[in-house]
Amino acid sequence: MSEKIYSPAEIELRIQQIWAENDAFRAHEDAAGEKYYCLSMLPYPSGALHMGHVRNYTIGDVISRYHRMCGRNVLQPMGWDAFGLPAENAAISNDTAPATWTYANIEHMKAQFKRLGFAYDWSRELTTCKPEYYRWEQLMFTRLMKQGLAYRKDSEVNWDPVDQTVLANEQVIDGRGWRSGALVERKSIPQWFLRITDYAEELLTGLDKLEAWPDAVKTMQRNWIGRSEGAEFCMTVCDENGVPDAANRQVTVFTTRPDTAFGMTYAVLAPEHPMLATVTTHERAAEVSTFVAEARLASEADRLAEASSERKRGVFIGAYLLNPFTGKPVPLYTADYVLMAYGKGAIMAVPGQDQRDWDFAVSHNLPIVRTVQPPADWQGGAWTEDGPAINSAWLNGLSVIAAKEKAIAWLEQRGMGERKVNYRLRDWGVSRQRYWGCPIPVIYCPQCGAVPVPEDQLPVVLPESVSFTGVQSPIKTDPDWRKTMCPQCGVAAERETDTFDTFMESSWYYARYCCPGAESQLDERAKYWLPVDQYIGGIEHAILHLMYFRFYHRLLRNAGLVEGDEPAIRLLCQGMVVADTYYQQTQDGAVRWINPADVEVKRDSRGKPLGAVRRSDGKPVTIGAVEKMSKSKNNGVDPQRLVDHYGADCVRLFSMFASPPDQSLEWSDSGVEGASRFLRRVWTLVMTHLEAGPCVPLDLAVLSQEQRDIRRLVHNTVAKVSDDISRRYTFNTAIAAIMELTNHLARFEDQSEQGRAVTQEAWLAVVRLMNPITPHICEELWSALGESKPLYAACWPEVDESARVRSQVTVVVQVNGKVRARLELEPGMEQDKAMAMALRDGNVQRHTAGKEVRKIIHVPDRLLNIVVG
RNA sequence: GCCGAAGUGGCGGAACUGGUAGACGCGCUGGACUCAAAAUCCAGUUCUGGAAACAGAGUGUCGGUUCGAUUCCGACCUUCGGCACCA
Repeated sequence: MSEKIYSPAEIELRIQQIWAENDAFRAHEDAAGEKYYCLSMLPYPSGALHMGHVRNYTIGDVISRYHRMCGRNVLQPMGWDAFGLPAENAAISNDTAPATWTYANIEHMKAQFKRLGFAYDWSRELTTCKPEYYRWEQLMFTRLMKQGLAYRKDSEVNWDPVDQTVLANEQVIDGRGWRSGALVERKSIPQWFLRITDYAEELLTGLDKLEAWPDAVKTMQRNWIGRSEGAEFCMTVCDENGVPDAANRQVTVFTTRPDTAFGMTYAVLAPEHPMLATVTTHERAAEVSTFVAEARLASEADRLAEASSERKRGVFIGAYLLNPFTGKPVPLYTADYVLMAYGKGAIMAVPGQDQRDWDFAVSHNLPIVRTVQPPADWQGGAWTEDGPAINSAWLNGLSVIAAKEKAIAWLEQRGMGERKVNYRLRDWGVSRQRYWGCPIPVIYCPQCGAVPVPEDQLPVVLPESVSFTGVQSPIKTDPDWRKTMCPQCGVAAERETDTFDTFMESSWYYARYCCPGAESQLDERAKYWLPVDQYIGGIEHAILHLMYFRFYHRLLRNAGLVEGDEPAIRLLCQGMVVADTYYQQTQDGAVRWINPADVEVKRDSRGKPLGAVRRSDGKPVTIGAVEKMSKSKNNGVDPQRLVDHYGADCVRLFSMFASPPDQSLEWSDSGVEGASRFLRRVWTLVMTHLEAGPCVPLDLAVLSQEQRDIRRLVHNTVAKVSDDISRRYTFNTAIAAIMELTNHLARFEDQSEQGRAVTQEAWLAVVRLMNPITPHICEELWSALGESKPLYAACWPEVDESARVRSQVTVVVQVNGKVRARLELEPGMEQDKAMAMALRDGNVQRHTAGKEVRKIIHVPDRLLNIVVG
């Protein structure tokens, strides 16, 4: 059994086979035990695992294995978020069907997962592109239609006029289609939406109960929902003299600052505002339509980024609005800093109290009237804080809050407006004009309109054997697929050919894992496993996915399928995996990125990098920035090669050791070497310990001081590692503590009977502490140490508190806050006694000599600060 | 632009509740073993001065609170994530 050489590949494959043969990680519903559902965000099957996957799934596996050892009934499933744009791109370049490519990737990546030794219950594997999965989300959607929670409205998309297709934001590069190069247009088409805004308030207040979610995520979600209280009111369209137009048209605006309405010096309509074209005067029409056409070219994010604080773009449209508060007309503009999607798509502009309005007013020479008195020394532009109202007639002198109330009451009394809570959150657009997605289960009847596909006709199956050219969706070009009958009146009708946003699949998969094979969307098993105890995924999902996930859980709750308001109790967001970049510049100035695996870095005698050369041709390369691993920068590291070379345990160990999980992880070849060295060292040390034969049982009564010191370290380490894994998620410090203990064990050469018994206890602890991180080598060492029960079924080590008691503590002595001595004192020493001990120290004497002691700060067992003057 | 993070030795990082800055690992330097190399082991390694004891400086920048600040407060700089059709 006890091989002398550590050979990870042989051990890992053998141990993995034992796990498989014993079905070691199969989860069963068991009402008696404490359940623990540990879920990592499911991967998109892009082709091969990358380091980001390895990191994400190792974190999940460590947490799962830890809780399993603590006796909990653990569910850790895995599946595939299999619909999506990359399959269509691959289909174009490889001339395969998206399905073929996707399934091949799944097969390959599943093998890679198995090689990494993750403790998944593969019997629950799900693949979102299969009808047996997506049929249930189609069913849910048809029910939402009937409840009015799914509805259809016109909405803008990126339109490629050459390819005659809709583009994702990602496919628009500098305003042009990625394949055709044509200037992309914004086009309005009818699309399906889910009323997530009905849940805005609940999604907002629910965040307060998510105590174990990162504050950053909760803050981002709060801001995304963007609740604001204010007023909505109407203003009449008029001419420059305040004479209302013939049709008595009204523009409705939302404002959070009705108290500042007396300072309104202009108003703005969003470029997409439906009234814009008709309100614009004949003389201004040409300029306005040019501006609108330009503004609508850019995506929202680009528009907001371009609308810099210095100069805001917009044009006067020739019309005016009557300010109800002053009875005077203000000029009406259209500007790209006003979005149709927020509020009413129209604003009253008050430059005195809003910085964006201030900037616009300055660049368009519009008047500025302050209606809140800034402090006397205020030098800046808009004053957005509190202060007494000025220039505001009957509001003068009131604070912002009081003036707001009075202004709203004034509007309501006159029936001109009302108090209004507005949310930035918008309804979820779920239509995609793409092929590789779940078909939207709707039939369009010339007589009945949009009709949900009846439940007995679901699923609407997406054909998988198609030839995909990339320009049009095969189900849009195939007239036969589309042709059907109206389920209500029986006349010829057509199917919806759009598919769902892939966030639809990833919004409920967590619940489906609980009940594989259920002949409904979910069954009772979901109520046993949910909520998810621990959810793990990338921080890039902080808003969109996690908001839809929380929303969909409420839809499932309202359908009676799950209990509780929130889908996941704890959330951990891991950072990105980054690596050095290296490049060579060719004579024509082109940059050629060199993979880190092909680069050798030269260092000086202090270890500072001097330069780098490319291994394959010996030519110098330039060291670039540290960036997210990507194909474009050629700085990706293939985990498969590392697993082949160092073994799964080593790759897992490095990815957990290099940085805390929520920060970015910097790739380092030598760091992997270090992880490998540590595993070999543990292996050799345990094998050396075993060579001396079996140990006698521990006898705590007869231990020497040194033996007690080792035991104290062992039990301190058990306590620290438990806390680091379960509460702090700082796997890096857990590993550091285990390394520290290992270093002490390597120096502890006590070959006496009790010395060896202490060593045996220590190694049994180390092997269990490391097991969640490096399970293969630990399983092997565990049985080598003489344990007959497999480690995957073993218990987490217990802390012997009596072993942790200290006989001495280090107390730092400071003089005026600077460390001057360190004393070894008995625990619990009082201030006077500690002070007397401190004054015996030569260095402390030197720094206090001839000076008056003004103050003494004593933190028992830690610190004594003597303040002298 | 808006929202959210991060910034500590040559490098990744540690310091958990305001109390020893630099744990652990990498790299580097020196040594042992070796014919030699690799591997392994031992010692050193924030900077400046010093043989040492020790002293001074030091956690992106500037300022503040405190006996004491990597930690709290204010302003700024840089980098990263998200911004609704990448997932």
